[in-house]
Amino acid sequence: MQHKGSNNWGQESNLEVTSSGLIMQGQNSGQFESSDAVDGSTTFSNDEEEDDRATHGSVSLGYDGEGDESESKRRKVEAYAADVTGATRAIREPRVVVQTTSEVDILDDGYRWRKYGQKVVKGNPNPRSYYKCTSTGCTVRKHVERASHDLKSVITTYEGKHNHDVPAARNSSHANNNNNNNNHTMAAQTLSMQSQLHMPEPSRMQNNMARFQRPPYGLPGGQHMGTNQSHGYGYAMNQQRPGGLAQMAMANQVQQHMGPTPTPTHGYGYAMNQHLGFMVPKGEPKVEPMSDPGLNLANGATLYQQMTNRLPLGP
DNA sequence: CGTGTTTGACCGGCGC
DNA sequence: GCGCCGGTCAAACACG
Repeated sequence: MQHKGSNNWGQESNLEVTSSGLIMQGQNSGQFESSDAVDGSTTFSNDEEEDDRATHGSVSLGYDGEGDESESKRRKVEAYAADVTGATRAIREPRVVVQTTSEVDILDDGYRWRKYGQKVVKGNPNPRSYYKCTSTGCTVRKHVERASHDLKSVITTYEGKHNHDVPAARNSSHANNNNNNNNHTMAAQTLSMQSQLHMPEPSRMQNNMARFQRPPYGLPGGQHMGTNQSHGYGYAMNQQRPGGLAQMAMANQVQQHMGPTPTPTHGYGYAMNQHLGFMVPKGEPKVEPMSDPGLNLANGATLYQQMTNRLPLGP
């Protein structure tokens, strides 16, 4: 299948923002709003509550069981529901898209993931890999793919929120020990940071790792997440390279494109460099995506910019 | 033996 | 209604 190629992964949303931007796909902020207003408990909570749900006992959990069953179930349910809205797929969990520049596509964010599928999607010759968090009860998923014309670019899409702490670290841990602590810490920090939905000072966050704030999904107050579900949204990434683990740190600048904030281009140019030092000058002003750097992605995704953070990477 | 990956098939949404 | 396409499942397999 030849993907028509030109527009790679942006196909879905045209987000070329990729320059290394962090994109938050919140399935339509509007949607959330609506959901909030309309279903409130169905849509949004569906996602969030899913754990709850599971926890509550509607469904017995058990990783696969829960995940799968739940998933399938959910799928079905959604289907039904969809009947009404027709927005089935659209209504899911918020997505966080991160593009990083790296040679390896495995970003160790501290969590354990199990690959459950791989597929070549249109517009990108490179296969997209699908991962699920292996923690019991956690339904977070992520997709990883490489940009078609920039093999160094790895696009990772996170979906869902972790309801647990970072696992003891055993996954690729081999490489991580050093960061083990870090990971943990990171996670923790992540959590806390999440609460700062507003992200008053991006620059400040620049110190640790990549973490994405929760999108403004209809929660201006944002507090709503700070409470229980907050965990979930932090994604710390460590890139591990053969030979060493690179810690990738990025600070994200949340761009709440919700507002009329046109986000000055500056948002675009940050290329995430692997600690390797690849600073890809990707500032390409090719930005023509939606005439609005604020990026309202087709799907309602919101773009979050990330800045390169140079970490004191090891040797 | 446990855990994670691979891979083809299947499912369901969406556009034409 | 049909076909395309993205996403997921699940069995088999590989690895530590």
